[in-house]
Amino acid sequence: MSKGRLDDYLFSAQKPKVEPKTQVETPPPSFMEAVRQEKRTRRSFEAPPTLPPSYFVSATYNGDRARAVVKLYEPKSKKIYFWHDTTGHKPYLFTNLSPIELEKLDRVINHPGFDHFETVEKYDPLLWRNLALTKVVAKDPLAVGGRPTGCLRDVIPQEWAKMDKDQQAKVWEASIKYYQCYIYDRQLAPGMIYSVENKELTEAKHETSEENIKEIQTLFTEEPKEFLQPIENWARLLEYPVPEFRRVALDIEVETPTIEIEGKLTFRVPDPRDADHQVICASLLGSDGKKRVLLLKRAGVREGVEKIPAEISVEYFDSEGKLILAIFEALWDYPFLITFNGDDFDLRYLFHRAQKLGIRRSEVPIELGRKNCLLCYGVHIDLYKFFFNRSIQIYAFGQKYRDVTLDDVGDALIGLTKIELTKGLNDLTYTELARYCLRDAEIALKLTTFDDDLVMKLILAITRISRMPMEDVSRQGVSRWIRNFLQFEHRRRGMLIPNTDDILAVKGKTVTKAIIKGKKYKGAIVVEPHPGVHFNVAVMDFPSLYPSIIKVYNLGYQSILCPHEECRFNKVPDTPHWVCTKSQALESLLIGSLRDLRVKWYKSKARDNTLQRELRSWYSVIQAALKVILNASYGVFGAETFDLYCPPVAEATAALGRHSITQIINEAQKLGIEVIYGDTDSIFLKNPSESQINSLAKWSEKELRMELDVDKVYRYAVFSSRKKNYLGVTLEGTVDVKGLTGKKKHIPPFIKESFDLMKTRLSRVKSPSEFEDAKKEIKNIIRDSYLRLKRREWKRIDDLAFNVVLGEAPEHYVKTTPQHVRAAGILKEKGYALKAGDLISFVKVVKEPHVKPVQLASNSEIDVEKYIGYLHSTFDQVLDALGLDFNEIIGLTRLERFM
DNA sequence: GCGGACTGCTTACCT
DNA sequence: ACAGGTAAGCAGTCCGCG
Repeated sequence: MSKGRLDDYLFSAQKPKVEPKTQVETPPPSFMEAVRQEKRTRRSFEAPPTLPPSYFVSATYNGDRARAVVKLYEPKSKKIYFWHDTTGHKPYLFTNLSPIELEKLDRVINHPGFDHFETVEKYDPLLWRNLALTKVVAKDPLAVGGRPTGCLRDVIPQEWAKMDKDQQAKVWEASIKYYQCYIYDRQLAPGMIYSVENKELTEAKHETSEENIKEIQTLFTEEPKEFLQPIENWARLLEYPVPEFRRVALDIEVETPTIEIEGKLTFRVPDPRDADHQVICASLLGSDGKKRVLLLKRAGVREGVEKIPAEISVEYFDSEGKLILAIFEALWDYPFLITFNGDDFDLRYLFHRAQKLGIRRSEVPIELGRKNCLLCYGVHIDLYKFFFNRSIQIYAFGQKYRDVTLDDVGDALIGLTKIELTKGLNDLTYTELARYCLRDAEIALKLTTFDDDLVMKLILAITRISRMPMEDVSRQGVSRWIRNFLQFEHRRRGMLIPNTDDILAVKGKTVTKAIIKGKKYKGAIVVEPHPGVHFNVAVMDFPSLYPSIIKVYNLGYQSILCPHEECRFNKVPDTPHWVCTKSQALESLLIGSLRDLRVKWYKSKARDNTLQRELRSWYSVIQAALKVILNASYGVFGAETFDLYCPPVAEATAALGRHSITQIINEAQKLGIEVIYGDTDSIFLKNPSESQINSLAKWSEKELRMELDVDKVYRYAVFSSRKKNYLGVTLEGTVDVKGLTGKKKHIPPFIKESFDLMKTRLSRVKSPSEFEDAKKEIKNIIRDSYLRLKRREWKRIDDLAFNVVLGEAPEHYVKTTPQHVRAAGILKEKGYALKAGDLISFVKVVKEPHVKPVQLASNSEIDVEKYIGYLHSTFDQVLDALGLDFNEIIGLTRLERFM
């Protein structure tokens, strides 16, 4: 492969200025002819015998051909090609029964999906020895598992139990999706570059990236050589270039019955399974700049006066069928489709509507799943699922959006909101409808283009790390990502993937007692804060503490409580557990190497201003992806839903975390440093000297074998006696607020605003002497808010609304009825449909039951005293430390008022 | 029958 | 379908009280 051609696949900033002359071969005409012919019956996008470097974006199983199929995105033509397996790979499971024993089981050998037996040796990591197993090979994946009854994975143990009561029949690896099994067995890397040569799938090398990988390796020369291989493997996955994704955002509008509640119009969302109503509009916005809005001609609908920008092509259809076929045409064309909730609405609706209208199945580009809707040709990314992911929400986007709605996510990330409707969807003019629908598609598209295609790159980075197809990455949680790369590594090393029950049976449960009732084991330590205002506070932390512990202390399901007598001395403090000293656990190796790579390479590269902007942006994406995965990498071992669930591993990790912070606090005190606060992995040091900080960091490195960094320095920090509750002003004057009520999103904007005023005033304080003036002004801020409440002078009633998320459906609250649920109940009576996840806005009123949904409340009903109480408690968290007293502050004003 | 002490539930936050 | 720890407010319960 020549280097010049591969460079076409780099992001644009790395591209040579002059367009290279070499053109990517267009597929031979015979192939194109075949496509055209097949299109009439069933479309096919078979890769030609030679395909230039292309990105592995997805894998699935083709039932007709009974083989795995890989979707390859060729970035020059911006098309997807299908490559079908040529190796005859088949689905299978492992069992401890011998072929002779299995032969006796009629329901196995006569199973229509049964193919043949093979005898194999596999290393069992729980028993620490090889097992002789039988590989039961099947003709199709559903024969192994996936059907509710009659699968080989169920039939084998069932039938054997009838034959022999003493020996138990066991099966392994029978619940792995077939295409994942294929990826593992062929050691493929989704998201990476492959070409097709001589009909074979071939890894493509990228020289510039390979040079980076060499440079990265030099950072780890001190590490043992077993550690270098995972570093190199991760680095390759992360350093390789990223393509431009040609994509289209789709949004459809359906004629809806509207109902009126309290003078407001509410839509009844049409059921996509019934698909009873007409599709009246669709927007298709392409990353290629194509902007289309498709409108259904309907009797009595007027044109409208709104301006539709000239670059948008407005197309009218006299039949709904033609409109839907036009949408489908785009879905047969674009390699990537972006929707917001397309799995549950847009695509599902289109599928069923197409059926109703009698559109031929071969024209419908949608593969209907139970929980998702995939595409026959391209890759469908449902942004709702992606942004719903808690880890993505918190760690990749720093909680910028709280409601997973197109409106809220769009507003928070790209400052674009939905168009508000003043009348029902059915009553809109064509141009009003077009504008509304276009905006939704515009938000969806921009959510994937902002910050240099951040979202697409993030999905690609995780695709590579997790060894999963892009569709799955965007729909599944972080525990699946972690599980899959661990399973992949088991296969690489010929290790049997253990069953969850077996891990639990061999390694047992936890022994420590959690502080919180109902939790499984003891967690982290929070240091009692020293109340008051402290100047010059250095915050030191262990970067990625738990992943470090997993690496340094060799934690994993295999190494914890290993069978070796000689390892029993290697105890985990505060627990009876011990850890293996003989060989390194997979989790320790993989999570440890991923952590080191992030800390030693990507963290600094993401901030390196000497790099080209686009490269730096890719590095910050990797950095964010690693953060998301590493943050969850300890928690998964304590999660019952994780396939490699191992409570003692989670417990040992937390115990070693407590050990680490305790030790470091001890040492800090020995060095004469006052530790004013600490939480889990951080310590707050009061006015430490440079040399004290250095000594502590050195001690940590030497004695704990863990880095300890200065994370930030506060000009001053304000603590009350409450844990997880403080305010810090950095040297640059930005204010960090942690845990204070004034920051919480549910409190009324009225209170939040005065809290923010105080925050701004505090950011200007530079020295203890400047505090006095600030205190005076803060008193004024509080006094002013108090008086405005007393005099009932608020701008809008919404400013007094509490906004609380409904954690469950209203009827699900049986133990107690919290206030927001009470307010929800009132709304429900009025005909609003409410479900889990909805945000309830309510105000506090004088009359029973003391709450009212803000939509229904009027100013005169407000219980002012309640709000003053809230103002009080919100400010108290800071006033304590400043030596101020809320009652005194407002007490003064009471006198003033009567003057 | 009422109020204070208490427990438990719920949400939002921190690491 | 990552974990545990903490704060705050409120709902509901128990218990004492001639």
